[in-house]
Amino acid sequence: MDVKTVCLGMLSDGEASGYDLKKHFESTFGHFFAAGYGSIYPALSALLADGFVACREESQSGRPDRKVYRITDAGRQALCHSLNTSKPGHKVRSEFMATMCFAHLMDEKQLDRLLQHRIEEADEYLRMFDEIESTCMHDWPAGKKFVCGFGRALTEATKKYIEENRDLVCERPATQRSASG
Amino acid sequence: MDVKTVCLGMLSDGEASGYDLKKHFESTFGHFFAAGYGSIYPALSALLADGFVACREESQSGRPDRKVYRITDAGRQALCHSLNTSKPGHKVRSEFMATMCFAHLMDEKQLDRLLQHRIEEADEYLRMFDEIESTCMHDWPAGKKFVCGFGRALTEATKKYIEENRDLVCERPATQRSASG
DNA sequence: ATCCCCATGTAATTTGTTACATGATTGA
DNA sequence: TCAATCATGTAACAAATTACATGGGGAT
Repeated sequence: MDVKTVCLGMLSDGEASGYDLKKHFESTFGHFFAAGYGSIYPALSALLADGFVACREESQSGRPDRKVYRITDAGRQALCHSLNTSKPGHKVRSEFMATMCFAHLMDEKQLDRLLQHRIEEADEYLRMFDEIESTCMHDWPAGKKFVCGFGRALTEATKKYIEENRDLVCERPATQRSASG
Repeated sequence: MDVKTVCLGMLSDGEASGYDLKKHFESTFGHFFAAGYGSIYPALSALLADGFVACREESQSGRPDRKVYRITDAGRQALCHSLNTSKPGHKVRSEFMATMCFAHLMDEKQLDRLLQHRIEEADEYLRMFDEIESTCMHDWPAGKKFVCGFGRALTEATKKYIEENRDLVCERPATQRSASG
């Protein structure tokens, strides 16, 4: 499942512009599937060429024109087929964990910074989940609620683990740390 | 932090061949940082060109020759510098979650398959963590232990969440499900 | 003044994946 | 006899990120 398919899925919930989709990627999809304009706009062009979406241009006063995309019947069919036949993966690429493997080569300040940063990022996500739950989640389909809860569970587990285990890598005798660079 | 740096880090724990590194990627690093031969061998060539590793060719009877790489002083310095200055990310790319967002467009069999598959993958990882903990973890540095525990915590949270919430998306009235394709 | 929001897109670059190419040995 | 393990590497391909390019309106 690539950016193209995710865009198609988003459009199955209602029409939107590329700019709108980016917002959606940043907010509700941000914690598990990132995409920038450089992927979204080409994806929409490809979907249009495939006949999976249709496009209408909207003029706005004092604003740039926007291209509003909506899914077609063919698009809906292709989406369903894709969802029902694919074997979706779940990949983590954590430079953080890779770095932590070599904690003994880092100085304590950097180590602290990294752990602190990760906790703060977790807090940001938790605030986001709170907001989603208190505003738009009520009219979401079950699948999206499941995913939101999943994100929260993983984020909470992350925060808890780091808080409970940071002394495993910090607060060691200074001699174990080597000088940097 | 790219494959090149992770390879360099692995070599800071002791010399190894590209084949050995691949094994390492598959086992202990597999749950958070994937790399295939297509990335590893070019990475080693680049590290050699940079002077960050040295290489010795070993002839073996009845086996292909192996190129054993070891880190140099310059390499160790570069690694430390990289570890102490980088801002490592932690990215999740979950086609699984993206797919689950559109659970209402899937048939129940596919939904069951996906959830089951995810639980099985979690179980595999848990077995891996068990093995690591009972065999090699005792002589690991604190950072690696931290990462292993982190992986276990996330995997357990994953399994728990899916088991406790799968009825959110499954076992719904059949009318909510649309036909596929 | 300056920055952010709106809004679209292309091009270059980076990065990683997959397939290809080779070949002896060992165990089932 | 067949598959797996050991062992290295290249080339083609796919995919996403980053930078570039443009420009008015509104808030501080």
